[in-house]
Amino acid sequence: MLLKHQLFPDIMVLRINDFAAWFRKALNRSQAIVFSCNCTISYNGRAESHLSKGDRIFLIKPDKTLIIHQPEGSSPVNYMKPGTEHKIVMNGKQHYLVSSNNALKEYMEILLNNVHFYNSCSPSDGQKITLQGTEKDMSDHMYQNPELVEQGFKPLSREEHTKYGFIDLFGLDRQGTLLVVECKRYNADLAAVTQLRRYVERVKKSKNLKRVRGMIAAPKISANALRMLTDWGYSFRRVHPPKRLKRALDQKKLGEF
Amino acid sequence: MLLKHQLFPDIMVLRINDFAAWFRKALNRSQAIVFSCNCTISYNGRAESHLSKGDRIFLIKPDKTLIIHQPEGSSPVNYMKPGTEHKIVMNGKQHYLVSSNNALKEYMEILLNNVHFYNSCSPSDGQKITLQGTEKDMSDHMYQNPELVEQGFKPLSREEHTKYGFIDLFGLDRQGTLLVVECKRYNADLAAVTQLRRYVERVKKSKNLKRVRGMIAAPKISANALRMLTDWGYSFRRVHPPKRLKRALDQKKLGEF
DNA sequence: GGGGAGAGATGCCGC
DNA sequence: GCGGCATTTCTCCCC
Repeated sequence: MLLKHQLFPDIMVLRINDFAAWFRKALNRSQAIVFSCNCTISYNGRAESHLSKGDRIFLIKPDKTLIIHQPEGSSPVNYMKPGTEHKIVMNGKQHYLVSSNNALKEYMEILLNNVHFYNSCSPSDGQKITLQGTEKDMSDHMYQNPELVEQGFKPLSREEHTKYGFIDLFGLDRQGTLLVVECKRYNADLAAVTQLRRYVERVKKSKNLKRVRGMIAAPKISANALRMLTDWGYSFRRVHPPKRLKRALDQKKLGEF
Repeated sequence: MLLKHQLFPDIMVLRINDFAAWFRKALNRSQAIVFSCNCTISYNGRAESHLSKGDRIFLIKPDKTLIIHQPEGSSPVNYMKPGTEHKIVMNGKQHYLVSSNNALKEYMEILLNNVHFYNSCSPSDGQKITLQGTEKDMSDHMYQNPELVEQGFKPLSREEHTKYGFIDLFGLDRQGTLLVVECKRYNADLAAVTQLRRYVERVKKSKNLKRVRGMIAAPKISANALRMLTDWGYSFRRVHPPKRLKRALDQKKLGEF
């Protein structure tokens, strides 16, 4: 049932009782639920938050995940994890959406002022996304193309879970010195350097070696990180994460010769 | 216009031409757009991804952010950042949603098989969320209650951006030795310990001091992190991030006595 | 379930 | 813009 809003007559407002009845039915059927409303949101759980009156978009998934978006930005302003229980309750004259995840001790209370639209469906989707250009792709690529590390590099392992820890790539340099490589698909920062140091120290201790080399492989590195890296005697190598399309294009170019 | 799906007659399918016309209009008006569809998604940008045929929920915001959700999980399976350009185009008999962000060199192509529902609105929301129980709240709380760090602790600064780096809290212990405190609102891990070490080393160097103490304040710490922490002569203090509601309750309890 | 680390991380703040 | 860092990070993988 569509009504004109009292103060803003160009805004259509849905009867909240109709919405509540529809919501309960869709929830019972474990449908995906989408609606837009004007609301006030309070959250208490790992942290505590409050968000004053405004219009937001709500998504409740078949697995009972709740995601709430403001009109701007990539990240949800509030959310509840899968397995949350959702209820619409009346308190006096006001409707609330109350979401509780007792297992995680997370609670949310949404005062519903009015609803702009709602819809639902029963989505069917058994697919998983495939991704290329990750850090793992980088280490695989360097394992198969050791000259990307340096001339004469002999890779020993690209397993992340060696007995020395989660090391992206390690092997022997031309002189037979162990070289630990930490890959970053983005700008390498101070944290990347301390992470590398932890790995190098771990390998030195495990193998009782005096000298183990460390290297960061990334598209770029911040000035501070590079300073810390060289201060500790480690090195940097510029490498980009590989993408399938780019590789396909490269191969095509090779084929042209 | 509602049609019955040929293979699954209980599924309502919308005429995709109607959807395309509606979509262009809503986009022109910078509305928030929500729809559900069966689709195939390809992405190329910072990385590269592919997702085979399945049902997903789409949200396009007034700022042209695109967010795509599968029926399960908290995180979107694909997304495009604010300022992306969206177009519905026909290629032969097939409709595609093409999203391009030239500034970021990010591109997405969605083959639209059929649409289950769509809706839009013009949300108005000038509110910002307020959050309590963050890491900053923790350091503020300890600054105001130094005994939470240890007996006799004298806080000097809780500014995160000192010239020695972004240090949560530092001050003098009972003996007048400098103490750097790194707060974590969650389980402290190995990265937290190396981060603390960086700060301690930085302060030692800057102030030319032989001894500076380090402490991690967190609800808990992993076994490995605690070992590394104590190996380096630092200490751990169990502290929980403060929440307003909890504080209010605590004050109420105090009032009872 | 915890630990450890990546992510197309995002968002915030300071320089 | 970059840098440094928190996040109700989330997710994955391994033990």
